Amino acid sequence: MAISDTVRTRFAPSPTGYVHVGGLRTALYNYLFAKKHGGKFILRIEDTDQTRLVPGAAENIENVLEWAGLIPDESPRRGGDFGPYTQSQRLHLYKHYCEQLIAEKKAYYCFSTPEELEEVRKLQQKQGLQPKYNRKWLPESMGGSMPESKIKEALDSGIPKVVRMKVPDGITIKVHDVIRGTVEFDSAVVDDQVLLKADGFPTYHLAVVVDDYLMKITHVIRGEEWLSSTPKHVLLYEFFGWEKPVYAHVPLLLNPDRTKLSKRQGDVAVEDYIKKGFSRDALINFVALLGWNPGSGSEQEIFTLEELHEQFSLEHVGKSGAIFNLEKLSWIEKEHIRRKSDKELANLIRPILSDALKTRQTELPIETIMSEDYLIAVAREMKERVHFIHEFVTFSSYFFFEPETYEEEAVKKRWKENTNALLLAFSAQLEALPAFTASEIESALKSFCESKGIKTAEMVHPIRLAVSGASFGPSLFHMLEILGKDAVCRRIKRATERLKAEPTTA
RNA sequence: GGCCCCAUCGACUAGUGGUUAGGUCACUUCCCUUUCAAGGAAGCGGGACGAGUUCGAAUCUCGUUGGGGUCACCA
Repeated sequence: MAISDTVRTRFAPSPTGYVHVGGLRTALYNYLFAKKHGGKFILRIEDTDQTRLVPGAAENIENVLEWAGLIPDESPRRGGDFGPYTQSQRLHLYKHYCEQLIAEKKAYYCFSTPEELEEVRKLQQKQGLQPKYNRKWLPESMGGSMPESKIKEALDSGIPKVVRMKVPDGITIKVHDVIRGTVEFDSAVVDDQVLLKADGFPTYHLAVVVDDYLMKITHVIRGEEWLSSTPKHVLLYEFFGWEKPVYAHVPLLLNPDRTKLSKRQGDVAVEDYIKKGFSRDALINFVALLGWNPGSGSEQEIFTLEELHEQFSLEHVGKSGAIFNLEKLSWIEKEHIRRKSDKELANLIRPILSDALKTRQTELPIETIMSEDYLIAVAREMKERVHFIHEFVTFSSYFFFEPETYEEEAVKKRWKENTNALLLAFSAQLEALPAFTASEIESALKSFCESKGIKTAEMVHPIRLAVSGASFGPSLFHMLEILGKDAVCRRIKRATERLKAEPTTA
């Protein structure tokens, strides 16, 4: 295991559609491990199943990785010295190595039809046996019962054939895994796996070994579902006489009922979470923590990608599956928002607002609400109250749009007989304020309430309702300052008109 | 079913023979507060079970149970 070269890891998905969040985590761990050791992170597309190809899926995978900030050093799009990085473009290589195996009597041709194999399998299952290839076509020269002449005959006739690896009998295959230790398999439980399919494409097992070798992959970090087929891969490395990579099988991501995370029980595609408004920072942070922790002494929960680089280590990856918990993800999202500067947030809000303005009219000057100063002010007031960036525009829409409705319950509770009159009277005082700042507004309200002999709460709540339509939100006086005198007075007037008929319940 | 993996609060986890078993999310209560948050304080709640090793086990061993993965010309 003397790996003297630089660390090279890879993410090797098949292009069958979306990117699974479990896949994102696998990609992340590979990326982090490579970066941590000054190595390279490679993306390889495993499109050896012609029947499952989804157009555009490979492109999509690379887009999602880029969205996540996990930029591969080598990939189909970016190229590299070990390409091509798409397996369907490497068919000649698999064929070449397969022929080598046949010549060395480590693999053999098999002409059994899929129907025939299915029948054998059924029979074995009926008898309570492990379904396995019956070695019908294993040549006599390799310890089987098929005469060489028959094989030659079949070969010459051109009937469809596959190539199978010959698993040695009676040996123990050891898989060394940095997460799980040494796992042993009896070769009797390993099937003579098909290496090359009838259509000339390799199976995963051949392709992964050949490519990992040729691409000089040093560490194979992948999902636990691969652990039980790893002995096949180990055997192939031994057949070829190649140095094996270091294996690390990471635990699975689970549904709330502890079954493997699946589409049925919620969203599994990274794209789904992007659509919901989750940021790359939060998703990466969350997924990193599902199965990994910074180790004893550290209680850090919020990480940037850069911090993960520095701290990641395979030693702190756990062994048991982890449930994908939306609540914690949401909390992490919120924490990441809080850690951003107001200016950063302003720049994130602007496109969302711009989008909203396409379908919604605003009574405020567009130059004002789209300005950096305005958005920074909104960000400052709202950053501790939102869970998603888009909530700056939806949750606190009153910063950008006049309220159309007023919370019914709150109006019932806060609107009294004299509320409209008081509001109008105070509004007139606001008009006259020389400086429309939070502190000026606050002292104006205090003295106003004193002069009227009422509690400030009797004004504070109605004003908030009149201006925002909501019973909750940021500091009232700061909110008013941001909105500006014109908008505030206009909205107060509008509210008194609209809520005129309501005071009976008070 | 065979083989393999796994097992600490509801969830994510720290812990590697001696700890009052710690933290975070969620939940509850209190404080702060014009609201909502945020913040502060507290609470709730845990080593699947049974043996063994040991002066001493969440930590080591074995068994049981439970969960998961895998048994394709899919990855």
